[in-house]
Amino acid sequence: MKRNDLNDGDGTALPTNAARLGTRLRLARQTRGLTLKALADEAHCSESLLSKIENGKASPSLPMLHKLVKVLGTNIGWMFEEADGEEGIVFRAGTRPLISLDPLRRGEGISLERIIPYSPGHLLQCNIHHVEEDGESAGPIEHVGEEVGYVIAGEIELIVGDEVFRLNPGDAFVFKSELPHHYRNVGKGRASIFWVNTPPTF
Amino acid sequence: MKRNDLNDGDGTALPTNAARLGTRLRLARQTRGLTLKALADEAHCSESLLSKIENGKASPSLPMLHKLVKVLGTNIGWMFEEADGEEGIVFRAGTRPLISLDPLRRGEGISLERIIPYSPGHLLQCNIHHVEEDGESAGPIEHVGEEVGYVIAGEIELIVGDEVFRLNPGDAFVFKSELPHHYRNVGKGRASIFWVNTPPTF
DNA sequence: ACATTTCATTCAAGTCTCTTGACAAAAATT
DNA sequence: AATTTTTGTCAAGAGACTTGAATGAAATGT
Repeated sequence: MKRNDLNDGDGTALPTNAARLGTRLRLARQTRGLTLKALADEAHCSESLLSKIENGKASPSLPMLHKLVKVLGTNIGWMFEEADGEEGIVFRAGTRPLISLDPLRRGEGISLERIIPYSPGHLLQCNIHHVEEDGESAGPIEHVGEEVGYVIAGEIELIVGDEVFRLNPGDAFVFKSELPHHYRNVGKGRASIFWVNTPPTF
Repeated sequence: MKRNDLNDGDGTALPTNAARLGTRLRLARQTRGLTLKALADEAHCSESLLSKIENGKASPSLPMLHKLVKVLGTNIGWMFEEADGEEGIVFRAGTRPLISLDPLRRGEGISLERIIPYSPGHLLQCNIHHVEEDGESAGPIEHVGEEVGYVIAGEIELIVGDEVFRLNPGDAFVFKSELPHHYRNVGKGRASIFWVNTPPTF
């Protein structure tokens, strides 16, 4: 017997769950700017498999899924978190998930503290960027939208377009995402930036 | 002579303008979901040329540019419209305009520190809300969109829908703007909240 | 006028990303 | 234990974009 889609025992197709997981994985990957190959290499599996998983044509084994979320800097729970209304409003300091950008080639010494948990339907993205001493975001990225941020602590250098700014705690910035931008920690110790932007992938 | 980038007469590279135009063209194309080939077919030119233009490795002739914007449904002017970037990117602590809400009957003991200056075309609104001891925002407002905030200092009570939260520095929140919401300072001294929301109008 | 340079533009070949189908091996089901 | 499912790999392929060499037309210099 040949099938194009997963189903349960009694013949009813259930692309729903597999597809949903796949979609989330894809979004998580894309948000981090990874290609299938890049993720496959990090997670030690084949591109092919990832492609199938993301398209709901296969569902990862638990060990596999574990490797994936690890590389993506998420946790398995997140992938299944229900997206409906009853999501949290308040997220306490110290209880928010951290994802490290280091292994992902999107920046060195940078970790993101998720303020808005992953879930489709949000109009905003929001993270606290923690930048270790000498940490630096990877090459400029351009996408559609707008960004706004507030320096909570530390001293950072922000490059937007061809302008360079040195920012201290309390300073804020706004710019269109289509301007190439990146930043680096130029002070002593860790720097933190509260960062909000309109959705990266659209 | 071989070059990778455009330059002017005296040898200084000027990727800036060409690159900016390229970026806008790419954005316009992608926004419309066109591939290089699709656009090339419509505009009767080669994919190759488009690729180079978008990457700032060539700059279109005027007739060419005209064909492109025509297919893309824009006008040449838009391609060169100065990035609203000229309105400032960084806003230093202590230099930002303050607006008191009291005379507006929008709250007592509250003043807003504008991070994003008012100007149409912004996708985000952003202010720091300074709330004096015992200050309180006026009755719940509802609009369309989403809000996210971060408590910089002080202790506040946030009421969203029928839920009440007590927030301390470092805590963050997110909610849909259509939920009725307001807040009050419940600590000693002034409280400050970094607050971002999608524009209330539209 | 003529030679030279510059640069938009094309064609063809190459690269990169992702998808698909056939198969092996492991796991689950009967 | 035998059979069916299904993860996972490999290799081939399709699509989107990039790059380099070649062309030709305009601008520049002599």
